[in-house]
Amino acid sequence: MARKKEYLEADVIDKAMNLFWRNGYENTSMKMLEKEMGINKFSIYSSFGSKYGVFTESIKSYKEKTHYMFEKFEKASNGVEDIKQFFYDSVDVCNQNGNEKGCFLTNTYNEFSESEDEELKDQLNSFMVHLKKLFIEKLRMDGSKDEDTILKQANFLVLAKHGLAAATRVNNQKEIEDYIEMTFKNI
Amino acid sequence: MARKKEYLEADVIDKAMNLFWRNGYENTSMKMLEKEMGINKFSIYSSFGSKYGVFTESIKSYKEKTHYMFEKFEKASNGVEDIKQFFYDSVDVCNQNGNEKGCFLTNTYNEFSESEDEELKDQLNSFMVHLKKLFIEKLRMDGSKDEDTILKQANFLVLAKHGLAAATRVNNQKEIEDYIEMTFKNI
DNA sequence: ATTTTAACTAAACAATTGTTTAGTTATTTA
DNA sequence: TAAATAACTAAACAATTGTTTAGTTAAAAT
Repeated sequence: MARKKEYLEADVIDKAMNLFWRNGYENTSMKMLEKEMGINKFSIYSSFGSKYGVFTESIKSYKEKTHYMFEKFEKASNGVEDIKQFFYDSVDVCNQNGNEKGCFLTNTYNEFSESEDEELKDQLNSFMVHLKKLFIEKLRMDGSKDEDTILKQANFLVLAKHGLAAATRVNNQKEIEDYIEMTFKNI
Repeated sequence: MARKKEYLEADVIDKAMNLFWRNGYENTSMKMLEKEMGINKFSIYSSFGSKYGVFTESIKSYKEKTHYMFEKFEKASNGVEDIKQFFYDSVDVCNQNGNEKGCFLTNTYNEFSESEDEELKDQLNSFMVHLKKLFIEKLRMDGSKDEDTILKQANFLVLAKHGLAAATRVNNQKEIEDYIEMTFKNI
């Protein structure tokens, strides 16, 4: 047919994701994307349509990247201990390569919470609702908790997870560990 | 001498602050500032020099706005109970007028954590260090805690406060309350 | 080998960004 | 009342944003 593409879309999206993850959407320019992705504007547009297209693909890629973590979490059956492990796993993903980028989804939530991009916001909200459901499910495994306590603790953990995601942009591994241990001390 | 200014700088900065608080720096344009502040670009520039000048003045104004809260906190002498009250006061400031804007400083930290604005980042970091010192001071009041525990708990509380600030962009008053109560359950 | 087709480079695009300037209006003071 | 001065309006500014287009290069297929 014709000339062959010189890059894999999955590869360049992975690079774009890291850029968006670190700097957010607005603070990432096409010029930065060109440099980081290693391809020309034309190629970016022909592959992803727009800057926003690159962004949504990056989010998709992030979700795939963290999918194994959720699968492991959903399959586990040790109750609260699983939630704690999920917290640790999340931190590992966030802090890989020694970076302090926080959670990409949480960062995006913070940046877009006042935007009018309802679709994106819905997506992020349903992610949190899903998380809460999983927490409730695991909390129920203990058997000894009443529903009211379970709901309260689930709310607490969702916020704690959100906070932790924000905090991984700031603090070091040791403090993060202390934080997680303290969080689960009376759950 | 000459014509009189038709606005008070403190007034228009207050309006600008609310805009930056809600949308962040990059997502706030001069056009939005003109509209919200109710004055012309020329006036903005003659009063504050630049968009960034408006921003730094907004931060200053935010600090003044929340100063009374810190004063109250520093003067208090009921230990952990004071910290808890400080958490509640912080939430009140963030959620005034039914808004969900989070903490202006935390938002700013998140937006600028990858920027090269070292002065601003230093400012925000020293704010956190100060907070931690205050927490340690209050934790010591209990008398029964050893220094190692105090440090761990202070670290925990700083992150919890940071997380709470991020979370007030998302959740409702009731969930926030649950979160605070749970946070202090075993401190 | 020639044609076809698609990915490449690079330049131009319109729109928006933050910023400055020129010209007008109003208030103060002498 | 007239001169001086500073705040106003509005237009132009250069630079950067995301996006598109024109022209070149290279790999398939006939």
